[in-house]
Amino acid sequence: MQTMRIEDEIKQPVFKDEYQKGLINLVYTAGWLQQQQAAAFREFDITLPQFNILRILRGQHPKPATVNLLIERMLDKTSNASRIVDKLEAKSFVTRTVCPSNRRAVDIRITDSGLELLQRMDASVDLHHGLKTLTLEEAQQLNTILDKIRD
Amino acid sequence: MQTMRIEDEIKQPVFKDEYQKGLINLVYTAGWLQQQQAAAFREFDITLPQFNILRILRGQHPKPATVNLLIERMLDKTSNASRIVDKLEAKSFVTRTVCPSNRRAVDIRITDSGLELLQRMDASVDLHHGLKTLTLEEAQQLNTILDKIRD
DNA sequence: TGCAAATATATGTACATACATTTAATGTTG
DNA sequence: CAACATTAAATGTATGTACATATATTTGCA
Repeated sequence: MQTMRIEDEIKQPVFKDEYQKGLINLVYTAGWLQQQQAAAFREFDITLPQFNILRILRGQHPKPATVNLLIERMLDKTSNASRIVDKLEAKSFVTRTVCPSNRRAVDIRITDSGLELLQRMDASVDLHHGLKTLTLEEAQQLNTILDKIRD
Repeated sequence: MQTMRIEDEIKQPVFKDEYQKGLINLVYTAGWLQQQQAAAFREFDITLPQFNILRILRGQHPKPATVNLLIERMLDKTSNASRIVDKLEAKSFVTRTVCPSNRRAVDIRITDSGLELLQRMDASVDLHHGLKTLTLEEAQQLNTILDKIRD
């Protein structure tokens, strides 16, 4: 398949300049990638934000994480970690206990069932890593440019 | 201010490779840009998807658009245009009338009030075009790489 | 013509986001 | 130590997303 330029994808042939085009292209491509990932997750009955939180908890395991720690590590800082943990708790992939040393905080831990889910997903998700069409040099250029955007 | 690498932003110092890092960086940066835009829109009491639909309608004006046309032109193809039009209609920025030549379809038109809103926003939104930290060459590289990702 | 398939939009439900507010526990300070 | 501020998490409300289904209209064709 040939490269589909962003102009064709959204049927708006004219952009004011390369910057406006880049902005729209970036948001569009990120959404496209997230949809690819969400589709891969569907068979595991889990969403992308839920998966991201599970991975953070696995990184901490066997230490617990608090909601604050999850928010710090999450890609989208403003999202509502508390309610995503609700869903994971309902599926028994995490546990919540009051933190003994600070009773305002909550210790969140991944369960064996959660660890087992991530193991099953590791094999599958790696296949869809999304940027496989790029050369290594292009991937490096991309990272440099993206970091610069957020200056 | 100095460049904040993605490793520092999300406090996960190790990525498997440049591809995994690029994927996370891309999603993170797109979300960051969208939040910047949403903040600029807040004072106008409008959301990003609502703004995007209004711009499409201005592009068609004075011809009407159907829901199908909006979906074709929208960045996120799967989103629910019908309900976003609901919100814009409630604010009197658009009108909905049954299409005379095809009574299944709905003619959606931007109102004078909607056009006036966009005019007020044009000045403000242009200031936050987001990629202004890049050189022209970097913006071009970015567009080339993003198009290639979606191959 | 009549009836099934296709089309255009709307609606239902579950989940997530964005922002403000609430509740409870802990710190601070006069 | 009591009053007030701060912190951690949860909750309320509006919006949007994702996917399935429903409703109405039009098209196609036997």
